[in-house]
This record gives sequence, C-alpha cells and structure tokens, in this order.
Amino acid sequence: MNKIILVIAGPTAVGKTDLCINLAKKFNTVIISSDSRQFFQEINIGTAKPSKEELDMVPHYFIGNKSIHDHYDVRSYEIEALSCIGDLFKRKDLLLLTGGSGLYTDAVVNGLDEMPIIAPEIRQELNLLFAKEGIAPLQEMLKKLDPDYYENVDLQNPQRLIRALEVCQGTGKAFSEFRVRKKVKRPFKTIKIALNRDREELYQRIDSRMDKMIADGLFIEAEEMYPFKNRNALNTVGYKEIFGYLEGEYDKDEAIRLLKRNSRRYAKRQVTWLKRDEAYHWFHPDDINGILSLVQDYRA
RNA sequence: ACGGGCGUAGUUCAAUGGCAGAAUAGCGGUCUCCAAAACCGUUGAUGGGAGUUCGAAUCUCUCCGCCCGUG
Repeated sequence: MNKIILVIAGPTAVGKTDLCINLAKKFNTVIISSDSRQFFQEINIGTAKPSKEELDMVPHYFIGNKSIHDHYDVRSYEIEALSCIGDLFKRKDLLLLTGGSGLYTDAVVNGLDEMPIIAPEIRQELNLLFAKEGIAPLQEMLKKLDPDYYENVDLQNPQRLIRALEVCQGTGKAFSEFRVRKKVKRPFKTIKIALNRDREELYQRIDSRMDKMIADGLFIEAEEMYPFKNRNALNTVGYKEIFGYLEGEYDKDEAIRLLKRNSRRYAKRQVTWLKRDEAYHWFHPDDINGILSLVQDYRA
C-alpha cells in the first residue's frame, strides 16, 4: 500500500492546528510538525504551540523536542524527520505534516542537496567581517570563489552571501557545485494542502490571537527569555519586539503594534512561499470535507 | 443657530501662488543548512463646485463635513 504524507501548510493563525487535530482523528494518525520555532521547549506562548489538551488528543512529533541552546538547522531537521517518518510508516499509512516554515516542510518533502558540514567558526568570521566592513567584501569574495552563484544570488542579502562563502571556504569548492537541486526519491507520496482565508479575516485572527498571547503572559515569557535574546531561536516574531520594549526603545503599546504588524508580514511571506509551488491545493480551513474527498480521490 | 478654526495617501504630518513630498500602514516578490530569518520591489491624496491667475493645496465665493466657543 502507498504511504502518504498529507502536508497541511498555510500562514500563521489561519487555523492549521485545529484542522490537523480533526484530520488526525479522522485518519487515526499522528501529526509531525515542521515549524521551526515550535521545536523549542522554552518558548511556548509566542510560538502558538498546540495546547496541552490538543497535544493529548493526538500524538505530536517535533514539538518542544529541542532547547533554544541547541544548534539546529534545516538539514538536521530533515534527517530527524525522515527517520521518524520511517518508523511511523511501520504502523501508519498516512501521516500529517504541518507547520509554518516552508523551507522545513520542503526539506522533508522535496529534500535538500547534500552539502558538507561546515565548521561554525567560518560563519562566525564571515559575520564578523560583515559587521566590520559591510557587504562589499562579501560580494567581492563570492565573485572570486563562485562567479556562477554571484550572478544569481541576491547580492544585497548578507545571509545568502555568507552561506555561500562558508561552503566555498570550508570545502575549497564553489557553492554552486553542491547546489544542484537534484530530485530526491522519498519512500512516500505527498498530498499538498495549503490553507488560506480572506486577508482581512486572517489579519483579524492574527490580531486577536496576539491579544490572547499577551493575556496569557507573552510579555512574561519573553522577559524570562531576555537573557538568551542572542540565541537564533529567539530571533523570532513575538519575542524580538518585546526585547526592544524591555530595552526601552519604545513603549508597550508600540511593542504590541509591532507584534501584530510583524505577524501580518510573516503571514504574507508564508503565503508567497506557498504560491510558487503549484502542487498545492488551496482550501479554506473550514472545508474539511473538501480535503477528505481530495485524499479519498487520491487513494482511489 | 451664530462666531472662530480645520479639511492633503488608510493614518500622522510637509509643501513663498510655480514638478504635491515624508513617515507609517498596505500591496507584490526572492528563497536549498540562521527561514517566525535575511533581502528586494511598489500602489496611493489636495472634500465637491465655481471664480481670480500664464499657473491654485495655497487667494475669493459657495456647498458639504469635522472641531472649539457662545446660545
């Protein structure tokens, strides 16, 4: 029998959690998270993790399985997720994969090109160089080390330049040589569902969910996390805005405004990410019957 | 109702009678190991009408709307 991963993607606050719990019950299966912030056990309120009740209703994987002090990246996640999925397919035919992080979802479903592990010191040095001298030296280095990628990359984006450069420096080869976008084989079929709502309705949900997070103690949680604000896990909508407030850059009302605005912008980027993959079937989160019949058709 | 003040982008505010700008919000996009990250691009306004003037956001009249004071 064919093994199936049912991907449920969509912007933040669209209603993925509720829908997935209902779907998991219908299919008598489990939920694998591909959310790059819900991994971390220390941050709960601002990441909109499923509640304890929800977690008790259906088994979840990759929720709170890491610490903000761990080093973690897409590749590590891809490996762990595939191994977990392999185990689960021994007793299930269909699994749910859901989360807001498009790159993480794609890593599981489509795979990443294999790249060597790079010593973290190289990135540290490049970051330092960027901080001291700006982006120009990075651009020049890349032009020399990987002219191919230099032509294609967004030259204004330090993160992309640094990633390419660390691979070049760490391996002595051009980043492009590894970045071949090879099609990977997965031992499962994938059905891709993207959820969306009217923009106005989505934004209202984002705003009111943010109000609820604040009522639930988001500011307190963020204050507890403040000592670790430099951890990558805390470079996150919901926390960094509060750090600015704690440092006296602006008042609480402004922090709340920024929390909501940045969540809206995040949602926008998520939708943009999903739109470019034509394999997605778009549904309203309330249309569970539409999704069920799509899956049924697919299996038949 | 009378007197005064004010009407410029979704919002806050600019603009000697001489190319209507900014901030912010909004919108669109990029994406293969920091991705809730990082980055790129962009729409939009003088309340309505008439007049003066080569030329009006700016001056005049009128209508509409809002604010303040008096009743």
